[in-house]
Amino acid sequence: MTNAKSGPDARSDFEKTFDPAGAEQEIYDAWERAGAFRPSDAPGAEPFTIVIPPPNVTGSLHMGHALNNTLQDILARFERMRGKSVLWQPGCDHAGIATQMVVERQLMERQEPSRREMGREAFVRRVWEWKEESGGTITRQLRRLGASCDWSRERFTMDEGLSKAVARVFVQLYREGLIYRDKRLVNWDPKFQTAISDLEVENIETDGHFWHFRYPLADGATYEFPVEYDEDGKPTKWETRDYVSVATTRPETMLGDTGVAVHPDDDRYKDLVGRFVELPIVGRRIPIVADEHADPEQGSGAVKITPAHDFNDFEVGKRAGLPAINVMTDDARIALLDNGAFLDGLDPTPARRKVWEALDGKDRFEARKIVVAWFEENGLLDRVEEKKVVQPFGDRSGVVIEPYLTDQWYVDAKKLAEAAIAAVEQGKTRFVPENWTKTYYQWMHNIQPWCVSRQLWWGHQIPAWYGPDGHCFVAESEEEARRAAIARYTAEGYTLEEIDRMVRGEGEGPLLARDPDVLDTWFSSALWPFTTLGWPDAEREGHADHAVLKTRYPTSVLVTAFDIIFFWVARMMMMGLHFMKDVPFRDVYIHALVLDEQGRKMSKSKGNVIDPLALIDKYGADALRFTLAAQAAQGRNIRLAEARVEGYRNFATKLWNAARFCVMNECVAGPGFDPASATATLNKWIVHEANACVGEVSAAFETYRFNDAAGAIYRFTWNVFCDWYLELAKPALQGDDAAAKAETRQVAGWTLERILKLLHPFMPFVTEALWGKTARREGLLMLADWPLEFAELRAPEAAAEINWMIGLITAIRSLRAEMNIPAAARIPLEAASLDDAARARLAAHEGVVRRLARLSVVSLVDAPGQGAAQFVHDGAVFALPLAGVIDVAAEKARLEKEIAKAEEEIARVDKKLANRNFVERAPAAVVEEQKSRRADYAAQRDKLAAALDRLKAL
RNA sequence: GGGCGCAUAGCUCAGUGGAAGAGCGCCACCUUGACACGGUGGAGGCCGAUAGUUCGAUCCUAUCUGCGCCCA
Repeated sequence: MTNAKSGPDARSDFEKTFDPAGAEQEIYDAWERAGAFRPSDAPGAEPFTIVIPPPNVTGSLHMGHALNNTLQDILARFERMRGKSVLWQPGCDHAGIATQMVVERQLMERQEPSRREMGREAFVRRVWEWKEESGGTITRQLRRLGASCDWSRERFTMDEGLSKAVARVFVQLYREGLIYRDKRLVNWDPKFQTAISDLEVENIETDGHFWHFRYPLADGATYEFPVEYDEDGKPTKWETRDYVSVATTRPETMLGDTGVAVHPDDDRYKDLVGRFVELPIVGRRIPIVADEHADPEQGSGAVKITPAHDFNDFEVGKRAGLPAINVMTDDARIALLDNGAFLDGLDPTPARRKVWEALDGKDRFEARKIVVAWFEENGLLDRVEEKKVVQPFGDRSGVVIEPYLTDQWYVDAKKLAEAAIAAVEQGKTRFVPENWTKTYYQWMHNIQPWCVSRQLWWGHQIPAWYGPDGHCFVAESEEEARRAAIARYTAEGYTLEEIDRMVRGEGEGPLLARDPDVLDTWFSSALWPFTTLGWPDAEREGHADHAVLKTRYPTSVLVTAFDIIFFWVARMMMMGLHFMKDVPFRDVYIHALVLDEQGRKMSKSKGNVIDPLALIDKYGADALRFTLAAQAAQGRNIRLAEARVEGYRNFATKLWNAARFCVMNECVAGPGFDPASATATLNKWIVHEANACVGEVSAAFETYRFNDAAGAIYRFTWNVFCDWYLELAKPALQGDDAAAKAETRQVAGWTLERILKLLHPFMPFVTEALWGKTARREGLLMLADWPLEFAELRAPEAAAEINWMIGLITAIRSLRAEMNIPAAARIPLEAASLDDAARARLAAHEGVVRRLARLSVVSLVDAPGQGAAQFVHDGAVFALPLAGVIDVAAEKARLEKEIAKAEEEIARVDKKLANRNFVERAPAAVVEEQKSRRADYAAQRDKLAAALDRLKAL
C-alpha cells in the first residue's frame, strides 16, 4: 500500500492511502475500551433507543444485514454525537429449526449419536455447547462493520430472563383466551416433522400435472352429461355416464377422499347431489355434495374432497359433515394398513388389500405414481394435463409442505391485531416510507390464527402440562402446574395418597406430562423490544434495568427490511401493545433489499451472493457502508455493483489526502477559533458552504434520507473543499502574508473538522483515524459534538464572489482545452468591459486565477486584441490573445455555435413571455426570473456577436 | 384475482409543477510538492407511450405497454 520513499521525510508517518485492514480493528478496540458504545449517562440527555432486528444465531453476515446495520449505526452515531443517550441493543434469536438442523448435521458429520438416540436433554445441552462455540459469528462480523452496539447488554432469546418472559406471556395470553389449543390443518414440514406458520411457507409456481380420474357412481347409477353445446351455451348432445370425473394435482390424497363436491348451480350435476360414488382403490362409499367451493369452470366442475389433506377441502368437509381421514404419517408416507380411521367401514377384498400393501409406507411421491398407474391400468384415467401449479415449500427445509391434521397451539392474532391496527391509524407508530402502512394494514386485516407450536426440541418448551385425564394445566412453572393439578384432582375426589403416587410416577402414570413442543422462534422475537430492556423483572422498582425499561420503551425507531413486516413488525406491535400498553417503537424505517447488479435477489443457488466481508477486506468497511447508505433511497431496492464500492473507497482516499495536505500545511483550528471571524472572502465562502452542508446532512438524517445526506457530504468534501477550496487556498497557505496564512490555516482546519464529523456516521473508521492524526485532540471523534448550523456563518456575498471566480476559471480552462492549448503553457488573459465589481473581483483573485487557469499575465483592455479567442462570463468579455495560434475558422464556428445556443434560449424565453396567460397567471417572481434570464442571454449573445465581428474583421 | 412499486445518459440510480443531475463507463489532454484510488476538459437524454389538468408537465391524473415484488 505504502509508497516507498527514500530518506527521512516530513510525511513519512502519513502514508498516501488509508489502510483499513490495518487500522479498523485497532480503532474499534479503542471505541470499546472507551466505553463509547454504552449509553451516556449525561444528565438531561434524551434517550435514543434502537433494538437490533435479532439475527439468527446460526447466521453469518450477508448484504442485507450489512445494509440494515449500517443504517442503524448511522442513526446511532448521529444521535450519539448530537448528545442523546444512545442505546443500540444487540442480540440474536435462537432460530429453532435452523439451529436444530445445524447441530443435527454436525452430529451426523461426526458420526455421533443422532438427536433421537441421545435424547432430548442431552441434545439440548449439545445445542447450547454449539451456541457457545459457534453462535457468535454474526456479532463478531457486525463489529467488523463498525456497529456501535452496546455489547455489554447483548441478549439471546433463550436467555433465562427472556425465557421467563416467554412463559409469562404464554400463560397470560392463555388465561385471557388469546392462546388456545385446536385440532386443525397446519402446514406440516415432513422433513423436520413439525408444524410451521403460514409465513414460513413459500408458494412457488412449478410445472405440474392435472390428473383427471373417473370415480364410478355407486349402486349402478347413471346420468346424462352434456358433451356438445350450441352458440348460446345450451347443451345439444349428451352422453350417458356411470362415473364422475374429478381432477387433482395430488393423486395420492384420493386415498383420504370422503366426498365429491359440485357447485349447487351446476346443472350438469344437479341430479347427482345426494348420491354416492365408490372411491376407487379404497372402496369407500362417499357422497356427492353441493358446495360453492367447486368451480364449474375448472376441470369437469366436480372436485374430490380430502378434508384431512387440503385446506379448502377441510372447510368443505366441515360444511358438509364429511369425516377427515388422515392417510399419511409425520414424514409424509402413506399409512393404510394399521390406520383404523382409514380401515373403518371398508371391505378389504384381496384385490384392494394388494394395492394397499403396495402403497403402505411409500413416500407420497412414490405413492402418487402407484395411484396414477392404478387408474390408468383400470381404465379410470381420463387424461393428464400439463399445468402450472403453485406448490407450498418450507422456507427452511425446501420440501413440499403437507397440509396435516394435528393438535397445535394457536394465538388469536385477529384479536391482538385490533390494537395494533389502531395504533398505526392513530399515528402512534409511523412507517417510513409511509406507503408501507398499506402493506401492514393489508396483512393485519386478513390475519389468520398464528400456529405457535413446533415439534422441535430447541426452543422455549410450551409451559403446559397434561394430567392423567388429559386436562391441560398452563402455568409459568412446573410447581405451579402441580399445585393446580393437585387442587383439581383433590376436588374430584382423588385421595392425597393416590395423587402422591401419581406424582412419583407410580400407578396410572405421572401426574403431569409436559407438552413436548416448543414455541415458534418469532414468538419470543415478538417480545424483543421489551424483554431485552428487562421486562418483566425490571418493572419492579429497584431493579437494575427499571429506569432503562421505563425510559426506553417505546424505542425510537426500528430499522428493518420489508420482508419481515409480517414476521416481526406486526407481531411486535401486537405483543408490545398487549403487554406494555404502548407501541414498541415510534418509527419503523423500512429499507430496501440489496440485489445484485442485474436486480436479482442474491441467493446461494444463483451463485450471485456478494459477501460483505470480502468487500470489507478489499475496500474497507467505510467504503461498503458509504456505498450502501448512498444508495439507500427510500422505496427503492439497491443494486450493488462492486465498482461503486471502489468509487467510495477512492472517496475515502481523497479525504485522506486532503487531510494529509492540511497536516502538511499546519491547518488546524485552535480551540478558541471562531469561524465567523474569518475576513478573507475565500474563507468566508468555505465557512458558508460548510455551514450549509451541516444543515443539509442533519436535515437528511432526521428524515431518514440517507442517500441525500451521503450525497451532500460527498459533494461538499470532494467538489467544494478538495476541488476548489484547497486549490484556491494554496497561495495563501504557501505565501508570505502571515495573517492571511494564519487565518486560512485555521479555517481549513475548522472545515476539515466539520467534514470529519459529518462523515463520521458513514465512515467511522477513516474519520476517527484522521481525527487522531490531524490535530492534537482529546477524546474520540465518535463522542465529539455534532456541528450545528448557524445563521451568522452565512456569507452569500462571499459565495457569489467565489462562484464568479470559479466560473471564470472554468471558462478559461474550457476554452484552452477547445483551442488545444498545451496544459503546461502559460498564456495571457485580457479582460474587457468589466464593471467596477467585476474589476474588483478580478483584482482580488488575480493570483489564484492565474495559477489555476495557468495564465502568464492578466490585463485590462478596452477591447480584445486582433485574433483572440474570446468568451463571455457574467456579462464581461474575456480573451485569450493567441494571434497566429488559433484556427480562425474553428474559432468562428465555435462562437457561432455559442451564439446560436444563446439565441435558442432567448427564443424559448420569448415564447413564454409572449404568452399572455403566462405573464398574467404565473407568479410574479417566475415571470421576473424569465425576464432576467432573457436579459442575461441577450447580453451574452451581443457580446459574442461583437467578438465574432472582431474576428471577421481580421 | 387483490395490493405495492418501477420505467430519466451506455450501465446503476438521484431529482423537481417554472433552465435535465450523480457515480461508474467512454473520449481527449495532464505524472503540476495532498491525492493517478488523482487532475482538467468533453461527448452522451423527445425523463416508456397516449390522453387530460395547468399559463406551463419529466414531475399531477387516467389509460396503455413493459418489468419487478408481496398476498390469495
